[in-house]
Amino acid sequence: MANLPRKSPRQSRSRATAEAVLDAAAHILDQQGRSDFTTNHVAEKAGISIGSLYQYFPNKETILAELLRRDWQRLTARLAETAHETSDPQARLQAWIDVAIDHQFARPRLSLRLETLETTLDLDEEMENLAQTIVTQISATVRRYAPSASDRHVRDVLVICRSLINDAALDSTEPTDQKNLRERLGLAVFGYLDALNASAQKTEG
Amino acid sequence: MANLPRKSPRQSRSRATAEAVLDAAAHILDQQGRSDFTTNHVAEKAGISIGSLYQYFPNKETILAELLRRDWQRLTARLAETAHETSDPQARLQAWIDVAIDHQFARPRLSLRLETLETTLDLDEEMENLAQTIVTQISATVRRYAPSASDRHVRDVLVICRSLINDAALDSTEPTDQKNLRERLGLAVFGYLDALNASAQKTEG
Amino acid sequence: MANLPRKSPRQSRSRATAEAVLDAAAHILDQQGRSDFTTNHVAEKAGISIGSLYQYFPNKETILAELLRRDWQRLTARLAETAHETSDPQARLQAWIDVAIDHQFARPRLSLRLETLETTLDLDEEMENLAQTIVTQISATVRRYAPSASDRHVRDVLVICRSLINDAALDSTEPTDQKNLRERLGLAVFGYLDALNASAQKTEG
Amino acid sequence: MANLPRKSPRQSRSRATAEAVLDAAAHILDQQGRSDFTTNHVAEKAGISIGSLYQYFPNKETILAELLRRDWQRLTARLAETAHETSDPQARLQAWIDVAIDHQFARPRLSLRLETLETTLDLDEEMENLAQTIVTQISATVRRYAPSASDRHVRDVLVICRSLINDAALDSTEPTDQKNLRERLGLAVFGYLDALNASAQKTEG
DNA sequence: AATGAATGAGCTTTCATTCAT
DNA sequence: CATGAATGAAAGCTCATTCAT
Repeated sequence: MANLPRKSPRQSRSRATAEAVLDAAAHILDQQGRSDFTTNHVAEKAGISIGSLYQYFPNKETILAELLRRDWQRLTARLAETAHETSDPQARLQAWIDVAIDHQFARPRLSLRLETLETTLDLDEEMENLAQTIVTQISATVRRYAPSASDRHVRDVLVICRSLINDAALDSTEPTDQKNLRERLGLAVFGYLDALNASAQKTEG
Repeated sequence: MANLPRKSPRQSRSRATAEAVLDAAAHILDQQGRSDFTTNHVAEKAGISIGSLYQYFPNKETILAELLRRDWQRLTARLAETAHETSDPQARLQAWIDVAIDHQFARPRLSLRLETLETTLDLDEEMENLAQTIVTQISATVRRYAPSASDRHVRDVLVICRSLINDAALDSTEPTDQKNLRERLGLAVFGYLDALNASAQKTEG
Repeated sequence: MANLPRKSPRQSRSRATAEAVLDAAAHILDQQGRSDFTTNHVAEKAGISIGSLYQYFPNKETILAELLRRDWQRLTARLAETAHETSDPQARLQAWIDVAIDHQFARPRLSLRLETLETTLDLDEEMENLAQTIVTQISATVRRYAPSASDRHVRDVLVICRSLINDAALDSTEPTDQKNLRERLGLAVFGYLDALNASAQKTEG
Repeated sequence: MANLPRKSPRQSRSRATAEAVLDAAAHILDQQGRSDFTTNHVAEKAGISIGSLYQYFPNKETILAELLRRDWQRLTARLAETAHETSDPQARLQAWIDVAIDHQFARPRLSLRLETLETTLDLDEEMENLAQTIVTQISATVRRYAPSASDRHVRDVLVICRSLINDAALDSTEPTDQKNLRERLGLAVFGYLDALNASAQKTEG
């Protein structure tokens, strides 16, 4: 069963409360970590009663799932937009890298912690589709750069990006780090794909 | 304060008990996951009483920390040994990759789960040194292959390896995956370093 | 303090709302049971807001009490009517039995569940009178059949009827059960009273 | 799944604790009723911590189930014993009535409240057997008195006994009530069975 | 009046840790 | 030293009731 919020809050007061819960949840997860993420704690931080929290989210997992859903939505939306900027595969991949970095640095640890939860949470169809859409698009672009790339290779590229960005987010404080990170991600991604191209050529020849 | 076991178990019976606890802990963490990792559960699996467990480990965290320390010790020891096999930087890096893969596949989920804890746990000096020693050695070898590599670049290589291996450990079951993984790690590591070399040459020239 | 509805709903709209609440309450209690009987649930089923529900009923207990009162009113009214049909004590008692069976089978579990609450609920004077009136009438009729019957004996007869009817309501589904039940109630009631008559005669003689 | 206690407490301290829980539970259920029957309340009354309660009973229902099991065991054991006293069906039935009355008056409301729970609780095989055994035995004796009695008739007799005893237990305080009750139960049971015999004879003849 | 968002006491249950035996 | 019964803070969650709109 999918983790969906309890009621779609259409009225402004309701929406504000649900939003407050998610904000508080995101804040706690980013600043304090998973073990401090208790429903009472979240409600308190959101400035509402525990009962109100449960008006909008049937259980704790749903809050995390919604957080994850929104994080994904925000990222995939930006990735999709960015795709329009250029059709050159290398430029587009680089642009995507920039978006990913920027996304992560907005809430350094949040994304990291949400990622850990991905396996645990019971995500609904909507999210699967969300992921699938963007992954398909990325796959296509990667393959224009490295035609022999398999699904696994594409996944490797994504995994590498995620890990380097996460690692950077863990301790980086200065904004210059971002620029530095951008270059290193370029090395990692294009280094991997160039190597893949080279090895493919060797096999053919 | 660092997480050290309560008493250095010099007597053999004591040591055996502590070992049993760690074995049980490792087993539970690998097979059942973090949420089943309760002190009572560990004690039961270890075949001792909960009271005895607390004779050797002042608290739950210490068990995890010790597990992590052991995992590191085992890995670094093997890495150090492997270094003797060849002095050629590329061959040595490749050999290290093999060791890392082999290490992870022995207890696929354990390492993964311990890693998640690294940030939470309060590691002691000994561990820092352990890490430092091997990292220094790796750094040196990496720099023989890619002289312009900074500490950050070395770290990137390590992060990339870890993430790809972890990701593989998550769903791989067949042994053929290991061979496949080995190749892809090669692409990633040498791709990255080759790209680094290329960019360094451009800067110089 | 007795459990009275908050305001006597003279205006038709008000009365309709209160009726809706009671209908919903009866339905839930009969179909879903005590644990699903929550004020929010009742209000929802009644098609009104929880706030409105509390306009008519100061608390949950009052709803149950009113339900019980209505159930009694309906039953006693029918019993009183039935009394006119015949003056022969045996025929009248049998007719009453039929009414009681019919009453119960209309909402098999409702009466059963309300009964359990009788002890808990704080019933008002009105209800006591209601009960008293019909009980007096029943007593008189019983005593015409069995002159030596004490109040306790009359009560026994009532208790026996209730229990057999309730027990039947628990699992019976087929309408043939009703006819069967009618006969068995006859055995129980007249068997008891005949035995009482016999024992009285023995005492006298 | 059956409601079984968590560990069979063999050591004296453990057994005492488990026993204290059951005593407290019985007391609360008898004196205060179902809604005051909370695990915290029970633990407090038992003079132990809530944690200890859960060492012996995995959940609240189990406590109730165990209470019910013991109540049944006590009753069925006494009924079985009593059966040896005489083989005359009428005398034996009368003796059983005495036992049932005596059993109920020991804890007037407890049995009543446990009965209400019978349907809700998920009883195990052992209890079903227990019930079956005694019902079989009662059936046989009843049929020796009234050969034409069907299972339903036997059940009616049991239901009648239960209801009259329960009703008496609700408000009776004086011990003379018991003697009185005994007589009335005799009227009810033998009145019912005599009526049954009479009606059977009429059918035959 | 009607609404329904908000409340919070209180429920069941878990688990790291202590301490009498 | 070993044992395991006992502890109790704290978690997730429900629901009767209130009150601002």
